[in-house]
Parts: sequence; C-alpha cells; structure tokens
Amino acid sequence: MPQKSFYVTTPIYYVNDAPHIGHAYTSVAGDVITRWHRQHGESVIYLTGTDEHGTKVASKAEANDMAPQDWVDKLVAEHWKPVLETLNVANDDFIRTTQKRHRRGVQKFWEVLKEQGFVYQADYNGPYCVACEEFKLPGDLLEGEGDELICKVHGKPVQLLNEKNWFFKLQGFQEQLIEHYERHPTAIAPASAYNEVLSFIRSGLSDVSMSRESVDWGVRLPWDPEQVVYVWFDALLNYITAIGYGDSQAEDAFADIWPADIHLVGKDILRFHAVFWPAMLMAAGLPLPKQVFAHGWLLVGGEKMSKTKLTGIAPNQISDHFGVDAFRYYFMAAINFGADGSFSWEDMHDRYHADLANGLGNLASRSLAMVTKYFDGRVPQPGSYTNADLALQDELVEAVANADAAMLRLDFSTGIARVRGYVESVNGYITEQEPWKLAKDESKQTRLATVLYCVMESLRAIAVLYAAVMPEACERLWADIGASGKLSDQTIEQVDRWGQLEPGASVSKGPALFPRIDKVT
RNA sequence: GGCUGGGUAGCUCAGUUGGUGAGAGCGCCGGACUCAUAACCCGGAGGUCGUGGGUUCGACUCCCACCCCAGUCACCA
Repeated sequence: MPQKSFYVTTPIYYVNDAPHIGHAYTSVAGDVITRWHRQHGESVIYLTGTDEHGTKVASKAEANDMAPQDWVDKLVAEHWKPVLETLNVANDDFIRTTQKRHRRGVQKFWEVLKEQGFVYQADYNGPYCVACEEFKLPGDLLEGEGDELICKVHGKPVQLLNEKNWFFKLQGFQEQLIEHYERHPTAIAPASAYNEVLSFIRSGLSDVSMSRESVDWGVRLPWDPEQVVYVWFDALLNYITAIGYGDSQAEDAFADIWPADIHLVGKDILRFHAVFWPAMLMAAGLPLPKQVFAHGWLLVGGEKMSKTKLTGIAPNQISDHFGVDAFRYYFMAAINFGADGSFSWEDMHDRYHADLANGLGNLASRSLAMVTKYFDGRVPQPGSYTNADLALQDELVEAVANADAAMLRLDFSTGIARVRGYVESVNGYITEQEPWKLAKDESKQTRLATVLYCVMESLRAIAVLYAAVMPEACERLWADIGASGKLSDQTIEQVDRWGQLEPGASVSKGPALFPRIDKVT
C-alpha cells in the first residue's frame, strides 16, 4: 500500500479575463508548497485549472462572435496555460471544467446526491433584469421608489421572477460542520479565517439552489436536462474529478490522492470552500480536505487590484523586468501569507537589490571569484575547522530547522527570512575571515582552503533551501559550485549534513545570478 | 448598521499566554574593508506602539468608549 500522495490545489480560475498577479500569486504559492514537500521525499500532486462555465463566459464569447467552447479554448491556450510556464509552476495536472472527465464526474456526483435525497425541487425567486437577461444579486441593485429595485447596469426596474430549481440541502449539515471544525481547528487557516467561517455557520445555514434553468453554458443535470449545474457547484468538484472521481477505472488512484491536504483559496472565495464544499462531500460520503488556507489580496496603492483603476498587473510585466525567480521570491518573501500585502514597483526594486543582487547574488559572485582566483577553479580541500567554522555550521542547522517549520505551516515569509539570515551570516563570515588576506600569505594556504570550503558548502545548502522558491537561479548556483547529483534529489533532511561538496570539483563563475537593474520611472 | 481584520520608527511590516530601557528589513548618517554585482561588514540617529479612560505593582500586549482604513453581510470567479 503506497503512502498517500500529498495533494495541493489552487482554485480553478475563472477564464473571463486574462490572468493577473493575484492569480499568479496563488499559483506560485502552491508551487512552492509542492516543491518543498517533494524535497522531503514525498509524492505530491499539484492541481490547478480553469473554470469555464457560466453566463458571463457565454456572453463574452458571443460578444466576440465565437462559440463558447472555442472561446475558452483560445483563452486557456493563449493566457492561462502560458502563465504557468512563465512562472515555472510545476503543476501535475490542469483541469478544465469543460473536459469530459469533469462533466462526467459532476453528473455522477449530483446523481448520487439526488439518490441519497440531498437534492429536491423548489421555486427560486429572485430579481431579474430583462435587459440583462440575468437574475440579479442584491449587490447589483439600487433602491428605487418604494419597494422598487433598480438594475445598476440598465437603470431600469427589475422584475421578481421565479423559476423551478433544484436545491441542495445545506441546512442539514450545519451541526456536522460545526462539529467537524471544532474537532479540527486547523482545517481552516489562518485563524482569522477559521473564526469567520465558524461564526457564519453558527449564524445559520439555509438550503441553496444548485441548478439554473436560465443558463445554457454548463453541465446538464442528468435527470433534468433543462437545467445546468450552478457554476459553483460545478467548479468545486474539479478537486475530485481531476483525480478520477466518477471514473470506474480510476478508483484506486482516487483513493490514493483524496482527500486534499491543502486547498489554497483567496479569502473572497473562502465560504464556498469551507462551507458548501465540505457539506457536499459529507453528503457524498467522502472525506473532507485537511485544510483550506485563505490567503490575502495583493494591494496596489493600498487598494485591491482593479482593472478599471489600471492597477491590474500582468505577471510577465514583472517577470520580464526582474526575472521569474525574483517574481516568485518577492511575493513569497515580502508578504505574510494569509494577510493582504502591498505591491509597488519601488518595493520590488528595493528588495530585489537588497536581498538578491547585493545579498545572495553578490555572495555567490565573490565566493566563486575567490575559488577561481586562489584555487584555480577547484573546490578546495578543507583542513581542520575553527570555532568560527563550526559556528557557521551550527547556524546552518538552526536555519534549516526554523525554515522548514515555517515553510510547512505555509509561513513563507518567515521561512525565507531564515534562509536570508543565513546568507547574511555567510557574508559576515567571509568579511571576518578575510580570505583575501590569507591568500597573500603563503603559510596560510590551508586556512584559506578551509574558509572557502566552508563558504562553498554554505552555498550548496542555500541552493537547496531556496530551490523551491527560485528554481532557476538555484539550478545555476548548484552547477556553478560544482555540486554533483541533481539538485532536485537533495532533501531538506540532508541539507545541513556538512561536507557534501567534493574537493577538487570544478566551479564556474558565470554572469551575475541577479544582475543589478536600473530603476525605471 | 451588524460582523471580521487592521491602525507600532520616513516606507513595508514582526511583536506567543501583560514584566529586564519597544524590534526587523529598506531608506538615511558615520566608520571599516577591497574578494565581490560602487557590492559586503560594523556603528548610529529615528517611534508619547490611532484617541480618551479603566484594571494592575507594571500594558503595545487585558477591559470600555470613540476615530480612521479595508473586507464582509449566502448563491459575489
């Protein structure tokens, strides 16, 4: 019986627009989690994908004179998949809600729930704008004269229409949900998100309609083809349809992967993941996800990013300028995962130079230059270690322990800060040991070799510790210091075992790892 | 309006269960060094911890009131 795979998901992104750095942020976070767990020797499945159904997509397609399927195919191919490559995201699968495996799973799921008696038919009453041809939400409406409600888009009164819909018996799961969350206080993180969800559930749940008659672009109900599954009750199921739910050939695979270990979600969609989704799973008799983690929003100029205010930023605007690794590093290091974070070009520029160009990049550069100059480009053979050397080794042990603990609880900024602290220690160590002075004294060759060996070993460890966050730069560093074996095979457990670099190995000093970049504007 | 989170050095933010003189990074000022991407290293200046009360021997940390910002209030991608 193989060990269960560690299963990480992002939300599936709604393809209505092109991806911005908010989407990229989530995808990168998931990727870092994935890579870190792989560095623990675990088998990891990382899933992302796109949500492609719903009225908005259909009408956008129509506006572009295309069939919905052609439209979403184009968006996914031209925008959503490329952005993952741009960011070096190593997802194992990409689910699309228009795929057959998904539609089949969705139909199976709701059929099961209906058979179990969790779905019933009733009237849905709601404000409807004839001009928009859509049912409206309270937020879409303005108050007019008397009880009249006005559609924001057309400024005309809406009608109260009703249609027959199928409802999911959410209400009945209220107590079970409370009980589950009381027993699993880390099932929703961070704690503020947990509290919010619990108080929401305690305030009372009611049944929700899970189908639409007025919508065409979606998954049809097997028992009532006039209706399609409401987008949320379609989209959430991606987490199980992607890994084989509903496919009789894939039952073993499904059992090996489900339940999810981490569902990453933006805080705006927490409720769907922490209330509706677990209730659906309970109804279907499936295990619940171990954790739903709600991260914050990226703020630009103190506000949530917005296209209309021109603060929406495409990921490649940043990665083209600073590089992919810097993109990943910045968002993981600068923002407390779970809280909102401010983005500004100036802050990005400052951190890039302080941490990467002047910090890690310069450390690699000065170290490799000395090994090249003093030892002909060969990793030197160390002599006996002094207290300063041993202190550096101890610091590595401590940094690894602290970084690992932080990364495993998804506290990326702290995890990275621990590694950065070690980088600073190594820079300090070099300054104190003054290898350039040792080099001028023929009798101190052994000491010089020992110092530089310690520095190279430190770089070896740093390459491993930063590999999840900055895969490309670390691969280069790994090769530059002459390390043997594959970087991807290096584990966190073994990283602080001193002395892995082989003396005599060839180092190479290439161009700067993180070149300085002129400030624009 | 109800609820949630937040208001801590110029900027971005940390601050477990109240207790040695309130922290980090960046920026700024000074020093030292030269292996390195004018980088690195050391030191320094700088804050009545939103406002006003209260509890306590003692509160940024607890309680009350108020001000300001953000989000949310169920079918919102």
